Amino acid sequence: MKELSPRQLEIVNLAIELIAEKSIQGLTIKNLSKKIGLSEGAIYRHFNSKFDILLTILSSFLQEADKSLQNVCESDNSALDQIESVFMYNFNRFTERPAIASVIFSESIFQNDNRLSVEVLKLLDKHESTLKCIIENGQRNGEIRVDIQCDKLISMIIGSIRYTVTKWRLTNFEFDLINEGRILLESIKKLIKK
Amino acid sequence: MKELSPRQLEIVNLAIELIAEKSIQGLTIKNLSKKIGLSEGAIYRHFNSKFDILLTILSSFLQEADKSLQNVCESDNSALDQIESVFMYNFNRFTERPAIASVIFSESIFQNDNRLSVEVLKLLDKHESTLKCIIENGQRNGEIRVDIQCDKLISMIIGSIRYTVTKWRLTNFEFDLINEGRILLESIKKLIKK
DNA sequence: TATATTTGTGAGTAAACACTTACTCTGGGA
DNA sequence: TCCCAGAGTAAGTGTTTACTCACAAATATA
Repeated sequence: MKELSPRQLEIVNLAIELIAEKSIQGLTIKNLSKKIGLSEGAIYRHFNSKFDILLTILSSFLQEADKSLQNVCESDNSALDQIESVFMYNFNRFTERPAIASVIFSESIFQNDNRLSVEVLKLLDKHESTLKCIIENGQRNGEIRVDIQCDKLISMIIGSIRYTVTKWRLTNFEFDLINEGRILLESIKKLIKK
Repeated sequence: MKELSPRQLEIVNLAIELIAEKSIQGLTIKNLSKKIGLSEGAIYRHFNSKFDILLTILSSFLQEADKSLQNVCESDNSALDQIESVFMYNFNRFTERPAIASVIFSESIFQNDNRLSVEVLKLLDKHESTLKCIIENGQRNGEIRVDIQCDKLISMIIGSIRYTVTKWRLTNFEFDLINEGRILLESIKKLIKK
């Protein structure tokens, strides 16, 4: 990914804010230009298209996830602790920047545009492969039960995280996501350990 | 809910088809009128707004879910069998009518409009309350483990169903949803039984 | 048959949208 | 001092959107 100029970074960050405030449909060039305090045309001095802005946002999320999840599975922690890392990474990120959830959970919108939905799928894949590595290690060393297929455990873990976040969003962020996440995590730990 | 006239029913059904084909953004009055073979104006003889069409669709889904899930918890079956009913109800329905998934999973789009997101939340609530009834009974009679909060079990069950369906959609319905659903169900059963 | 109601049409409308164009201003290097 | 590239603006473009309206045909009712 190319380096972003200060102005590009400003545009991307305000776009993310805008999505957090008004959801993905609130991200229009008009709204964005209002937020920046520049004309609409000015935005096109820094990005060729709205599509490019979205792609930049998705790429930055992916890059960030890559960085944060890269070493989780290689660490010396127990499998359950590694899963805790994945959980807390997600719930912390979503709490800090609700826009991330807005963007990632808009795959139905991106479905029309392959280049965007591919980026969302990459993010899901990153999480799946991280969990796969963790769980397979855990099953090998006797930490995690082996009577259930690894990919079904993954579906349950990611699914429950996503569902919790979805409800958090649909209820206008009413409850404390990190708190709920922690209880969910403890439940999952109990369920999957040997 | 008011009775729908034959023409209204036709419009609603074609709208659902349209959503299945082109996702929720493909549902425009123009596309819809083309599909029906009438003018755009004709649609407004039968519905006051596009919003009303969407609301009718969501209400019909909700009504259907109400009917199908109403008696599950009251049956004489075991808790695990009742959960199987909920699973199979969903996977069968999604396989038969992928549009249902398209609509229900578009809550990010409805988030802008409270009256629509409320309907989606009602659908989620219906599933949650059904599962809550089943699981609490199962915990009382010793079928289901009690060391995990009921609502966390629910999050895991609904979450894993939704995630499986989401991947099914993102991969263009490549795998057999009912098959995958059955394996997932068996995994869940193993995890939650005492 | 005459009349009223329902249903449909075709040509609109205004607003929203992403994006473009012609032009201006500004600050730094030749 | 001159020039010019980068960054800005105002006012567009063309398209799509949901929705409207005057009118006509079809159907029901008297």
